[in-house]
Amino acid sequence: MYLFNTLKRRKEEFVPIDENNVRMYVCGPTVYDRAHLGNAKTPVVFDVLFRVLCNKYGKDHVTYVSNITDVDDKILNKHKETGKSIREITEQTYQWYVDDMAKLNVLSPNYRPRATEYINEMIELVELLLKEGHAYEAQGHVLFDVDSMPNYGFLSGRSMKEMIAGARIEVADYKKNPADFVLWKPSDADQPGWNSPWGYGRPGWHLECSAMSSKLLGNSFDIHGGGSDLIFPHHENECAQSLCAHPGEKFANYWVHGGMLMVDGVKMSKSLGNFYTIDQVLEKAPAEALRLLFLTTHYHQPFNFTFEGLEAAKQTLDKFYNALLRVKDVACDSSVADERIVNALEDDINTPLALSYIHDLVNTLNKAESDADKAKAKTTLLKSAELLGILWQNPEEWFKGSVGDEAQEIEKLIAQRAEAKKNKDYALADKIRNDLKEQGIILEDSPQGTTWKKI
RNA sequence: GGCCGGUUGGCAGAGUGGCUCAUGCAGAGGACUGCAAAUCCUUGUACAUCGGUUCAAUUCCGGUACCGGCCUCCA
Repeated sequence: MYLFNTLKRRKEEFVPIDENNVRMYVCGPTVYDRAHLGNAKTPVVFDVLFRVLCNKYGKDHVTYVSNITDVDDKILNKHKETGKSIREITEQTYQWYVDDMAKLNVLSPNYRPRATEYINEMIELVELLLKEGHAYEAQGHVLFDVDSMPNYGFLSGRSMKEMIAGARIEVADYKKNPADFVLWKPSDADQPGWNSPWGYGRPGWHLECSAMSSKLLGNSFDIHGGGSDLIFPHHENECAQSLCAHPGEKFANYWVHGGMLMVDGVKMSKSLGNFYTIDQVLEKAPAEALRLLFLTTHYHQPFNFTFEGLEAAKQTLDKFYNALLRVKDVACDSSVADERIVNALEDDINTPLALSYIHDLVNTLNKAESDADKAKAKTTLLKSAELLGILWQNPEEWFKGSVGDEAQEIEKLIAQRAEAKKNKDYALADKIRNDLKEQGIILEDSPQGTTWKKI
């Protein structure tokens, strides 16, 4: 198995520390508002990696942690804007997020820790950094001292000189070095906070991931993931904290970063009017189409979202489910996932290549004649698709799912049309078909009779 | 200004030092069908640009142009 490791800036063979417990940590969202498309892409990508790891090492030998940031100034701002309590905001947003993930068929990680439940661990980490001489107190803050870490910047490939040249860092006068970042900051009495050796306050953003990953995965683990925008400063600073607090440990061996999501070729942002939340998009297309769409581009590349692409993904799924619909009564056999697909996914999660083989498997299934061939092709397809987290739905529900009481009426019209066809009254038969088409119902004749689908 | 990444056929998007070939959509032709739909078969079109390395480069190296990301909160 191979992964592109940001640390080395190249693809390298993945060798876990312990094959019996492969450990992965992926940065999750800050829960202050509905999750947007970018918040959806990263978990889908790492969900595929999680599935591939489970397939290779065994489900019980993989531990996947993805956090929820529920203490952050953005949440505080939301509270000021809306007047809703912090708790109300984070609980509601958390629920939205979990629901969105479920719709996208993202498997639950083994742990979804919330930052506020690990405050003690964070305080301990800060104490450790102070003790080791990597942090200092200033005006109620505790700051990480980047000068105490000679190779600070090694993950993102930045030198201190460059970062100062950037000159966009807000320089508080209590900082020894402009690049020093906050580990702990004071809170006003009406702000969320916890008592600490440095007074009432709250953790800095980078601290939580270091604390939670150590607690749940140990001080050295295998994979740390996230969007590429997190490389600096978030992951750089996590590295700094964790490595300085735990000398001799490796923190994460493989850093895996997904490309940014764009909309119509440019970065998604509210000011450009091309900002979409997950639920907004799911009003226009099934969640599975969005999931498939994410997988059509290699995760490491920037991903360009368009509604045309979403529609195309939906049509691709129609094709796939069409093939499955024909064999809905064929039982699965003992076939396993296609080796080509396993290999493609184990080669740095090459989902576009894997999908090309899915097309090939669908083609094979469509051409299968004997029941044994059908069973084999169907099973191979489904097992392979499971690694990608697609094709989990019942094909009939895929095509008819959103149709409720009308089903009986449709069946009645189909019977009428069959009668008309029998009498060679094609004008009436075509009228029935066209009327249904206008309602979004497509009829398909086959030697076995007529079936219908909702577009 | 610094640091990354990209540029493949009408579109989306893999991959490779030489081979018949990604794949999908769209297009063209055909089979099937009362006509369709679905499905199957056949088919055209490509590797930004300029140099270098090489027997051979879309693929490796260097320059140029263009595009995008990060350097501030961000998945």
